[in-house]
Amino acid sequence: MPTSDLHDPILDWYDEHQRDLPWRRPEASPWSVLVSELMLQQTPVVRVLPVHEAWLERWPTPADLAAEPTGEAVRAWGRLGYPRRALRLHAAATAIVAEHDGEVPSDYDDLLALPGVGDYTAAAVASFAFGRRHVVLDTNVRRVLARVVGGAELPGRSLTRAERDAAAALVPDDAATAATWAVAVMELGALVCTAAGPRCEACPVAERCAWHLAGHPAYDGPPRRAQAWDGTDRQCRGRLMAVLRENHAPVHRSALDATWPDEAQRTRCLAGLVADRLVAQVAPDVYALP
DNA sequence: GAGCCGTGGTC
DNA sequence: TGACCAAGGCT
Repeated sequence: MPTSDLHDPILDWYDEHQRDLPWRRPEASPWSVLVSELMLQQTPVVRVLPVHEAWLERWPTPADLAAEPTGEAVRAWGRLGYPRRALRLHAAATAIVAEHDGEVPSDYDDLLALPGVGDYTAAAVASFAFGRRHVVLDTNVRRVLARVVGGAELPGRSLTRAERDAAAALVPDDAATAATWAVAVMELGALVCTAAGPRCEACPVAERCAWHLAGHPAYDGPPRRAQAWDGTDRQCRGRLMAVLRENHAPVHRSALDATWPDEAQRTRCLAGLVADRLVAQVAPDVYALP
């Protein structure tokens, strides 16, 4: 199948159905795009929107954030989850000031070197903020291509070389078009070609989709184990972090003890948070955000 | 490469 | 109701 057959329908669909998101507007700075990408890692758009707006209002440039203690970034992160991302974003801002004169770099390798920026985020920022041509492969794109090209309901657990090659072969030659293509396929995955309950009747390429044409065969790959939650260290760490976020003054250990019944686990998690630099011990039995 | 890292919404 | 999942990265 000529891969270009997919371009026009998806680009036209995006032109008509794209969401108006702050980091997509013409006036959005590369910093705004970078902040959005860190926040959107494993976190839905609707929860990111208010935090992103407040973040850019408070820290309009990387230098503004780098000038603050890391704990302020962790507090402003709020309940987005995975608070180490706040630490990484602060560290990225510091590196941007130190190594790039305060300007978010446009080069993929420079972006990849920043804390919290992996292959996806580097490609996304280079593409969305600077119009560069890259293979932007996130979970949405992987799912869309698995269905349209691969005829499978869901992609495999790990990204394969063949999968990356297939995605690369679909990227339009022109850089500006490639950048729009990247965001368009992601948007299609987010709004139509969703993991559960895809709306094939609204899909611009349903009649070219291998999975749709095959009658929606069910996923038959290796089982995807569900994340445990109740009683895990992650839940315990979340409780501890919530207390420290809510208190602007340092808190005594007794206030933390009340949040989790298992003392051994609680102590271990607190030590882990300190080791991760998400929590600072400011005195014996007294803790605060760093 | 598998395991770990938060949080809250959805069907 | 609860399992699944949401623009990943790091070790």
